[in-house]
Amino acid sequence: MRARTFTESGRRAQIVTAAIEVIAEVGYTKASFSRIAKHAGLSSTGMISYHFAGKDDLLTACVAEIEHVTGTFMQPRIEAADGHVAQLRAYVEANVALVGEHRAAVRALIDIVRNAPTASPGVSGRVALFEEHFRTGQEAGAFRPFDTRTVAIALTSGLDAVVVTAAETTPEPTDLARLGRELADLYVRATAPISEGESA
Amino acid sequence: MRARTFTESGRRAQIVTAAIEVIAEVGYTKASFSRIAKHAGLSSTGMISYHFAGKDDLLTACVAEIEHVTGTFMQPRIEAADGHVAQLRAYVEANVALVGEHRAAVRALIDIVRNAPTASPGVSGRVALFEEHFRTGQEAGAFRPFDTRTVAIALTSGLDAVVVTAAETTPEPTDLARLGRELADLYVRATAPISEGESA
Amino acid sequence: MRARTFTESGRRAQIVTAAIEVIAEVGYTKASFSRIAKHAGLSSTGMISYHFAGKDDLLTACVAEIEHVTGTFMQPRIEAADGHVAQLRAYVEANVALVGEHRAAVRALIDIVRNAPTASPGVSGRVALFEEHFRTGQEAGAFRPFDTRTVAIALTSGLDAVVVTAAETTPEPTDLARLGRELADLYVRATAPISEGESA
Amino acid sequence: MRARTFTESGRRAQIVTAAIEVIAEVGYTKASFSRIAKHAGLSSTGMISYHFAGKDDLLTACVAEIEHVTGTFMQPRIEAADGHVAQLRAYVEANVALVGEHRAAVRALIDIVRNAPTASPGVSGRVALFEEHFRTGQEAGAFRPFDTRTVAIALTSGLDAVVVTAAETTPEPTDLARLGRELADLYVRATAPISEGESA
DNA sequence: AATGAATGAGGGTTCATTCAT
DNA sequence: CATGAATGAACCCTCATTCAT
Repeated sequence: MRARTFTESGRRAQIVTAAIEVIAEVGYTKASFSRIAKHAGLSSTGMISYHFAGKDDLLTACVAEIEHVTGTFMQPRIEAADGHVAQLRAYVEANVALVGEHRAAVRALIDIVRNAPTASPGVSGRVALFEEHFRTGQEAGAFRPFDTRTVAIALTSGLDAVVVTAAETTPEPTDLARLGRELADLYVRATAPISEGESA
Repeated sequence: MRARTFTESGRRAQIVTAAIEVIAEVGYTKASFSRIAKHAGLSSTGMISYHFAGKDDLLTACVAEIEHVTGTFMQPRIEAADGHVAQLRAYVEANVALVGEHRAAVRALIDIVRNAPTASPGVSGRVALFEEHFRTGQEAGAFRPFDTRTVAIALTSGLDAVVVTAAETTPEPTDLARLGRELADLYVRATAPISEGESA
Repeated sequence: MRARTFTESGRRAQIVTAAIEVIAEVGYTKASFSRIAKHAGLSSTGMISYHFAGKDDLLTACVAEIEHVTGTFMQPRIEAADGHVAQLRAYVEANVALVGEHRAAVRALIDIVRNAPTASPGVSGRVALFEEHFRTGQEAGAFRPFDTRTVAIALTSGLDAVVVTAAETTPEPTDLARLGRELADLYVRATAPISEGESA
Repeated sequence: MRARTFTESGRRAQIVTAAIEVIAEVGYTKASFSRIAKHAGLSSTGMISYHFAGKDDLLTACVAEIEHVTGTFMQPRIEAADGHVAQLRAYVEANVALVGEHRAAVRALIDIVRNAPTASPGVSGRVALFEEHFRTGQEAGAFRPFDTRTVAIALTSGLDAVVVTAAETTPEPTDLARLGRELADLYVRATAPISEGESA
């Protein structure tokens, strides 16, 4: 009786992987059990139902897997950055760079976030994360005053759009790096403190 | 063979209106012919198939109608603004204000853009519009240098997200005005020329 | 725009008839849409879903149809009887005679009553009907004192069992008449007032 | 090759017990292997298929177990009664009293009898038992003349219905005793010999 | 021009059973 | 003995589309 990893048995992992790829390809809505089963080399959809309680369960497992993968990639890069502005920049650049490493995962997650917000609690969590980061950054003088919620929504969503666009092809790492820098610049400037010579 | 307006016959207009409302309510994915027919007070889905070549055709008609309605609202406000920065601001504020006037249209369009990009050529048109505006603005010194395409994607998508969030409730016009100003500020700052004291 | 009967369109009636026959043959549990469609000569189960909101709806329509048919047969016979005892006898005899006229309907209804009490409100209604009949009959001195609910349950259920057994074959009318008389005797004696010479 | 008891191995007994409880709760139709396995604390339905040749086999084992349990309870009480009438009364009262002792078994058996008569040969055996009892009782002058088969069907089925109704709750022993007496009275009167003053 | 019945594919899910381990 | 993954059929239901009227 061995311990189960978060992906549990090999079949589960296999199905989750297939599901993520299918969602990335055709979108969450059209990611039917049939398609996923076919992509996973399974003979019937019953197999999926056998390993997962339902479509929601599979979806949750996909989100967990994606968040694990992306977290592993992004976490150290963000923590390596020092200060609110640098961390904002690190987050954006890491997220864009992610496209080069886990293209399917990134596309799938964004599609899920947009179309099945119910099943991905980590999503609204990301907006909340940005909000909190902006709030403490404002107190520290790293960001100008603004409505943290509105800005959090706009910037996370803009980030998603850029990422999804990039993920439509298989861009070179150097292109992704440039893209990340470009977007980080945009966000840093958008939230920068008001300079001395500027009128409020 | 008389000329057809974009809404064509009365029946078509009725169906398009119903479709927009249904898409706004339940999303593009779940907006089936049945639901649309029921919402339009039609007794059968055959009616819809009779007037539209297929789901794509209906969708295209919806997009056209929405773009007509939103264009009528936004166009004069944008044209009233003078200069690249002011027009950017006007666009953002007008788009947010639109929520108070045509909530269903706004929600429906964004849902279509996200989930059926093929059927809405006008959408990528919007990104192109932003790009072109940024490019000429950069030449005029109104905007700093940046990758126009990336920024266009990020900002239009961020705008959509804010609008869609606002459209989830029925906010007061004053709240929408404040929201529009907040977002316009964000975008203007994000694209502002590099100030004198700033290092490139 | 003609008025709809309780069976509505011809197709609906056809499906209801087929459903009743299938339920009578294989039981409510195994009466799947496939089987019903096949029995009705329909090419797909979608046809049934098109005419009925769901399985419950079809079931309700079946029960309504059966109750209409059986009511038409039994009602006049019961009303023709005079007095509580005679009416009890008339009910039992009419119900048994029903087997000769509407065999499938009788079998189907009893199976539904036993297995899907939810969808047949008229069922518990029958027990209540017996109860009420016994109560007023007791007040009139036609029946001895007893627990009306218990007796109502026992006698209706016993009646069902006899009917269902009879409906397993296609008995002659004379046999049914004898069977009905036999059962009516049983029930009349079971509920008869206490005679003078009898100890309470 | 040792002799097997009717419950055979421990696993079999465990599964049979679980099956009886599940059938009692959700009915024979919905008593799937999954549900039974879950109720028995088994991790897979394969376990059931391993110990039983099929669903019918399991069902047969359940019926055997139930009949053993109920027989143990009822047999001595019936044998303690003297004479045909007293034994009829004893049977009815013991059967009703059974609800207080083996509620699940009683509910399960009746559900099986109604929905899967093929798999429970002991059931038609009960009707035959009543028939035989009535026949010999009639010869002894304990019962009036009547069609033994019809009466046997009606009374056993009525008994089942009362029992099942009682088993829907957990009634007090005194209530069950009263219920049993009530029903026994009904049946004794229904079958009583024709009194002197009565016209045939 | 309009209707609404009919179609057939596909959706997710549950089921009893089998089989290699 | 026991396991649990795998199977394939059947379940009800929704879908966009077609077609005779």
